[in-house]
Amino acid sequence: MTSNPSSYRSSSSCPAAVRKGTWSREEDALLSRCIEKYGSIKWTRVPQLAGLSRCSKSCRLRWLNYLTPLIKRGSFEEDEDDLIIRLHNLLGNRWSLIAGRIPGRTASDIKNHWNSNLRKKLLKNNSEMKIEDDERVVKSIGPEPLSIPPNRNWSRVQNSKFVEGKQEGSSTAVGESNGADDQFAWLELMMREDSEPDNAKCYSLDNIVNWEETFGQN
DNA sequence: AAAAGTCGCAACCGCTTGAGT
DNA sequence: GACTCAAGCGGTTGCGACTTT
Repeated sequence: MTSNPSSYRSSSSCPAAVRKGTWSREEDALLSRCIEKYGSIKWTRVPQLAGLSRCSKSCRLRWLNYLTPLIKRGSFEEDEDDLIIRLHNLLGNRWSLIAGRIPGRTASDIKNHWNSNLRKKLLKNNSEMKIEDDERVVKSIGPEPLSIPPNRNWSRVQNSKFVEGKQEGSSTAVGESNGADDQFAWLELMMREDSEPDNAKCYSLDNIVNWEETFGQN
């Protein structure tokens, strides 16, 4: 996309002298070269080292949301949509956490995709479902929400069966640490359970025992 | 063909969080 | 504990591309 950089809003959290607006190819190249050369350095130093008239925030955002090699371009697949919807159900607008479970997609990508596609899709589906529900009252049956003890040792989960088969290459939003991995092992479990066929959707004693083994007792 | 409306993406803003002192 | 500053995050905006009228 090309646009006139000067057309963006005038107020800014960055110093007045810095350039704003759409990044040029030259700027992208300078930033990429700088990151390749210096690796993980303070973002505040990046503009100077790269020779860019951009604020550090702008550089960081450009790198994380666009230039990082692992980013997947192109439209979202159906299973990605499905996963986003499920995660959003559980986490709300915590885009960075959701992005952490969807390899190659950034929080910004997902947020934009949600706002422009999925939200409308869901609203449409919900209104269709509401029409059906008006005709017959359905009581949904599902597991009660589990409260997760705050002082659990989440790292134990790493070796448990709950992370078995975790998607290879699953990454967090690129360039960010993923402290949420352990914390959301329970989430993966819940989602796997939820994706079972209906006749398998029962929380058996075995599962409860596994849960206890993994997370311990209160 | 032109105008109006909508969509999708990139970028910015401002608040929050966390680390260092 | 208070303060400062960098990084992270979600919300919002601007604009080109595309579609509809």
